[in-house]
Amino acid sequence: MVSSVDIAQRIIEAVLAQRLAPGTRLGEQSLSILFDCSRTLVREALVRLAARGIVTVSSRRGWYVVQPSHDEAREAFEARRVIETGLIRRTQSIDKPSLKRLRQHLKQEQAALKGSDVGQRSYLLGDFHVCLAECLGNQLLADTLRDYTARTTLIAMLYQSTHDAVQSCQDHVAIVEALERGDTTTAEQLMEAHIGQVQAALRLAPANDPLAGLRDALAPVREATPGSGRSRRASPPDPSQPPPETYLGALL
Amino acid sequence: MVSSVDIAQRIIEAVLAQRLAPGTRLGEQSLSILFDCSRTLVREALVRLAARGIVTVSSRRGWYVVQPSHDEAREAFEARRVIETGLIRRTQSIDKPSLKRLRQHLKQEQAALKGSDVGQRSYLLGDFHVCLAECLGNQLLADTLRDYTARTTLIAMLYQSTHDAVQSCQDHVAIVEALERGDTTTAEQLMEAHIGQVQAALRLAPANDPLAGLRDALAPVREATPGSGRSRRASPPDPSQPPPETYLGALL
DNA sequence: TGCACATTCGTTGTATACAAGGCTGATATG
DNA sequence: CATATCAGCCTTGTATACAACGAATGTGCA
Repeated sequence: MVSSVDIAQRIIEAVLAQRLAPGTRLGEQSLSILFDCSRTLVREALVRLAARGIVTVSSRRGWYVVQPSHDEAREAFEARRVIETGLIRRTQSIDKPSLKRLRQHLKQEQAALKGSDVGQRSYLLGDFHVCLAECLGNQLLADTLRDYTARTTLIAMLYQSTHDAVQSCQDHVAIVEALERGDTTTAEQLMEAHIGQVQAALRLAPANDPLAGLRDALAPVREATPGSGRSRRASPPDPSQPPPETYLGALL
Repeated sequence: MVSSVDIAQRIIEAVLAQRLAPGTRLGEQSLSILFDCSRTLVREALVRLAARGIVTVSSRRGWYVVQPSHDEAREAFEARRVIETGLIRRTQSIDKPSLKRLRQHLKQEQAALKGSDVGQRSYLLGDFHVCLAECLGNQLLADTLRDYTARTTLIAMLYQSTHDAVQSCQDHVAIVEALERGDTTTAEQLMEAHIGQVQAALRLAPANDPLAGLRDALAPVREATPGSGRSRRASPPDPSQPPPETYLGALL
């Protein structure tokens, strides 16, 4: 029997893999059918996720994947900077098993970059940061960071990040290398720069143009760079136009 | 009608005010009677709190206020150090309304120190850190910090902290003063030292003596310092001996 | 045609009924 | 007397029924 923890985890994973767009409606009944359980369990899972800032409920309208505002986006990135650079800064050294795990993770990232599974790619790139926090010996912060990472993933989807996955992976490699030779100062600077670049790749529309998102979404398609592999478009960030329910299929 | 958010908040506040000891059993039925609602709402509140790391559930046995292990205690303090010093470090300057709010808060702390309400005192001393995070412009981290503060409050109760409230308040004053004159470097150092002192005041029994807690709890009472005002004893930290249900009355 | 209003449908919100498992204490047995 | 077993009680776990509310749609009227 599926538990509410399972359901919550599946939803989180779907978010991290960019299979659930911000604003997606998560109907209790739909999910209960999808997971073949009662609404009770679904509801419990959604309440869990709400406490973690991944979904919100609009009274008697439905549950939705959060759509962080510009301000919330800024806070999320700042929060990640604080935690991740802080963790590295306080690190004396990193033990062998952890280093091995990190290197293993980097290999997975590189493999995913060669593959075509964009979701897997996104998931691994985000999970690196959680993984790193665990390796630096703080499970509590790692758990928090997982939620923040989900949040920034949603932000990246919402604000149509143009960030380059290859670059991200290279950044990760450089950070691990710095840690490996005990150069935490460099590692911290690299992490700071890395998060900064991810944030800078957002296309934050000016706040005084509420139609910017729609305008963007409805613009004539530009010729895609061959081999870029971006087949699925990001969802329109307009709150009044949530993506169709079909997205729920991504959970299974 | 009381909502599950209300119930969760009441429980959190009770923890922050040290009116709910770690290990306290939170029976669904007891709470539903206390709050005059169905078990459904109580359960939802408890699930919320579980997601925030304040309570845990033992299958078909009951819900309990968490009893962080030594390791978890260390992580919690490290997490707070990372976040709070990191936030200060990144602060350029602090605006007037925020400063006013902080000074207001310090006044409340000082008033509580003169009063006899130990719970209020504990609550305010912890809330200072949340308040500060909000003033430094990051609601997300402030929310996280609230949970961490609740956690460290529980840790302080569990490990019979000998920390001095007056000292704590003085630390807070010094931190705000440093921020006021724009000296974030000093503020950061002060915060680091402050958290360190709180942590150092814990009586962490050595891990190889599982009876240390019990031995401590059952030791003959020593003559209390007059005027110290500590009328209520901390609960025994032995997990097999949770405090009596009576504590629940503290919620109302 | 345009607009106010009522109705209907679909959704979440809450309570309750019942199932399933753990703990305690009584009891039987060596 | 010590110990294993079992029945009963109390707890959480899950499903379901119904209430309450919002949104959309259809309808009557000006």
